[in-house]
Order: sequence, then structure tokens, then C-alpha cells
Amino acid sequence: MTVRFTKHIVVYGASLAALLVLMQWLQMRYLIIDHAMDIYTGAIAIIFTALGIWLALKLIKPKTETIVIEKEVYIEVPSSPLVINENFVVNEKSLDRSGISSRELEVLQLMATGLSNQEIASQLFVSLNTVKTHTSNLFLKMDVKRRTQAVDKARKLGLIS
Amino acid sequence: MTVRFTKHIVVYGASLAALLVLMQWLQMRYLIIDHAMDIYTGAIAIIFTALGIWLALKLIKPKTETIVIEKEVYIEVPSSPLVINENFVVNEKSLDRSGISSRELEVLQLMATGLSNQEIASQLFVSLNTVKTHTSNLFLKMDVKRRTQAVDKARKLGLIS
DNA sequence: TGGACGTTCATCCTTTCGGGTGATTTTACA
DNA sequence: TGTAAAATCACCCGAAAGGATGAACGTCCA
Repeated sequence: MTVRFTKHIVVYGASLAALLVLMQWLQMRYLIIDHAMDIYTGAIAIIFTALGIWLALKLIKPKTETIVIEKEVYIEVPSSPLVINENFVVNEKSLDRSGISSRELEVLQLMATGLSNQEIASQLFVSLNTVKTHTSNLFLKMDVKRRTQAVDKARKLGLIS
Repeated sequence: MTVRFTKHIVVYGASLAALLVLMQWLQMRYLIIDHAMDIYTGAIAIIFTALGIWLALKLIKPKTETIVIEKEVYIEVPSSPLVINENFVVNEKSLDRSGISSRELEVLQLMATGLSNQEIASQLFVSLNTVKTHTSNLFLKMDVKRRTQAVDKARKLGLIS
């Protein structure tokens, strides 16, 4: 089985054990007080309902529904269009369209807002190294050297708003 | 429902049962607690975990993967003088507010095109250190930390087109 | 005429960025 | 079910960026 699944199970088991211990404590406490049985039951119900929801969200295989959005990109064409230049733009656009993954596009968009790699990593809940990998692949695919260049190019291509 | 998910559920149920058995054992070993109470707790836990899973399955939205396909639309660039005038007005207002000097604005504009400090320095025929001083003052006046942030903010303020 | 400010340049230092490489895990698809 | 692509993370290294500070020179203005 996959590591990720076992990791979830381990986390779940740990939290389950912790919750049961907590409930034992609550149970003894409430039994001593000799009241609040309903509160105890309700607490268990709420906690385990949330646990079930969490478990389902973690383990469910997401249905991937593909939505194709046609996005119109406005390209600035000089009054005397150079064929080479025009082809160059179109080719690069095709490269972007076929090459940039969704995760890379996310990074690109966050990058355009002025975030550092570390901030992007925190926002996407991944490590700094992952973001750096994304940016590197992004720069390769966009044929740029720096993030400011990537942002400028993406803006001109309409990849980001 | 996918096969994988049900497999997860089965494994989850097994581990849950195992954990409950473990708790039972621990309980009998070390604690003196009413048995009926514990079975009651376990039953509630299982039932409401299942309820949570069912709720999550009912309420979850299918994860959608969006594929952006850019449709190329060629348009003519509007004649520049009007745009330049308009931007110039906005520039002056924002400029007065922020206290950015003309040289700093030049650096900012070149920065927005994705140039490095060295390239900006070469283009303005000054040294790299000078450009770095300009950028430092720029970041102070604009209250930003990075060049990408400065570019984004300047764009939102209308400082650059 | 002195102070405020802009422009220029410098040094030292730290942080961030980017390139390169390799690896594992997850997902998509044929 | 195997494979290709995507996503994740790691390490190393050099380059670029950024912060702090100082200084010289010129302009403008009270």
C-alpha cells in the first residue's frame, strides 16, 4: 500500500487514540459528577462526525472533471506585422499552452503578486524546494531567466490577469 | 464510488476495530471502567464516523481540473497618445503621493520589463551600485520587500502601464 | 549660504534566487 | 497493469538581490 495512505491511517489512529483517552477522562469526570451524559454523547458524536468527514476528504479519490475554458488572449500586433515576430509569439504561446502545468501556473500567479518562493511554499503547503523546482521548470518552459521576466511575459501572453 | 475508496474504507474499518480492541485491552488491563459504557462509546464513534463519511461524500464537490486553452485573437494596438496621456495623469498623482523620483521611476519601469539590476545599469549608463541604491530607495518609498512586489504594486497604482 | 534632496558610487554582509542533479511518490492514461 | 507525466522534496553551488552605511557632487530653495 502507499505510504500516503498509511500515513493518513497513522495520523488517524493517533488522533483516535488521543480522543478516546480524552473521552475516558471526560467519562470518569462526568460519572463522578453523575451528570451530563448527553453532553458526553454529543461530544463524541460531533468529534467522530468531523473525524469521518476529515477521513473521507483525505482518502476520497477526487472525481476529475475536466472543464475546458477557452480564454481569449489579446496579442499586440504591430501595424506592420513581421512574419517572423508573429510566428515567434504564436510558437511561444503554443509552448506555454502545452507545457505549463496547473501547479506551475499557480506558482506563476502567486509569483506575479510579488511573493517570495518561501511565501509561495507556505501558501501552497509545500516545501521551498518544491517551489524552486516549479519555478525552474517554469523558466525553462517560458524561456526566461528571472521571475520578473516570467511575470512580464506571462502578463503579455495573458496567462495571468 | 471507486474501488480504491472502498478498499480504504475496509482498511480503515479494520484498523478502527483493531484500535478499539486495543483500547479494550488497555482498559481491562489498567482501568476499571464500566464495560457497557465503553461499548456504547465505541458504537457511537463508529456510527458517527460513518455518518461523517457519508456527509462528506454527499456534500463534497467533485474536484475539477481546469484546462485553460487560449484562443488567439489578434487585435490592433490602440493609438498610443491617448493611453500615454491617461497614464501620465495617473502617474503624476501616484507619483506625488509616493515621492518617487524620476530616476527611480525609470528604474522601476525597466524593472517591470524583467531586466536585472545589471541590465538596468547598462541601459541607463550608470553603475550597478547606483541601480541598487535606486531600488533600495524605491522599495522604501513603496513599502515593499522585493522587486516583484514593487512591480505588482506599481501596476496596481497605475505607475507603470 | 546652508540645508534638503537627488544622483552617483562604494563596501560589507545576508538573504534570496536560479541552475543542476537526483530521488520518491502520486496521478493520468493507454 | 505498466508507463509517462506531474508533483513532491533534497542537496550543492554560484549569481543576483537586498540591507546598511558612508560619501561625493550638484541643484534647488528658503
